[in-house]
Amino acid sequence: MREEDSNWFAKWEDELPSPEELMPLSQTLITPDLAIAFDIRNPNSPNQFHPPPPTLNQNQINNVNTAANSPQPNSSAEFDSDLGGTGGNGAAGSGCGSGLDEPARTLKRPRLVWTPQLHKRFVDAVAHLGIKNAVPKTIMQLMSVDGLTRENVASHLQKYRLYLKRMQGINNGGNGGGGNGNSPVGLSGSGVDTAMDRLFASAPVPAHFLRPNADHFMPYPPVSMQVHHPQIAVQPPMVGHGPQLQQQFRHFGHSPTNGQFEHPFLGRQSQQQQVQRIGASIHGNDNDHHGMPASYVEDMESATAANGRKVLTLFPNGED
DNA sequence: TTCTAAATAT
DNA sequence: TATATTTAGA
Repeated sequence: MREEDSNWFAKWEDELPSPEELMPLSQTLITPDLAIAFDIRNPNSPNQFHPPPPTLNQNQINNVNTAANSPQPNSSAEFDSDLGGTGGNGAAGSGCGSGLDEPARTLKRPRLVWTPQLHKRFVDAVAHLGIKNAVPKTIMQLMSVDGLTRENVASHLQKYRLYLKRMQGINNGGNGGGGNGNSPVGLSGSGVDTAMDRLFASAPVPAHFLRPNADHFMPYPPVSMQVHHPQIAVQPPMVGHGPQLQQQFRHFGHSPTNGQFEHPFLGRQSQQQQVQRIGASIHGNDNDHHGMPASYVEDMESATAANGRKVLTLFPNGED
């Protein structure tokens, strides 16, 4: 009896995992998957990254990274290649530089840092869904970023809505109540400029987000929507006449009234005006790109359509 | 279950 | 203090 007990104990003890096999109490706050996703390097660990996780859209992340790494006049440049490595690690302290090879299951979810790249993805998702349908779960699914939770998105959405609300106030009342309603979304002159504001400003807020009755307009132009290079020819993807054209205007969120249409970034203008403004952006004749972030301009310049024309892809990183 | 606003934690 | 997470009520 007693001998059996001691045998059992010895056996049990023998089967205990070695210290190397034990999951450390302190773990990295950024999961390997997330680290891969956002190209976060841990200075403490020389580990190289593993191949990207299956669900992660690595191409899009890479695109985003490239855009962020090249110097831009845009304010987003200050976020630069720092893709969240700053704040993320501090919380748990105890920097146990665990050289884990297998995905470390974090005991507590790491504090997510919303980088401009991640936020842009968020905005793209919201824009794609339309404000009406943009709820955390759907947004999360559309973003398809490994490790991103519904709670993360819900929290961010909460802040983003507050931001939009504030921007609406600025655009409607606070800003002298301009009549054309095409002011690019930004904080210039508002006096509000927190880090969060800069983050939100780093991705363009589609103009129709700020319309009180935004659901009158269909969501965002689909990914496939492209505008040809203005210098050569601007052909918004509107074809046809009469009801057909109107339908398309509605579909793309454009207002067909008075021959003007609603550009997601530039607001309501005649096509001619938009041609000029976009053209100026491309050729560096304006600095703020009328609300379009530099990454978009860069995409505009780099993208080339099959027919050789340069194109502006409204969803440079989008899927569809 | 999920969303949202508010409270709480870091 | 700013921002992310958690909680609680709908």
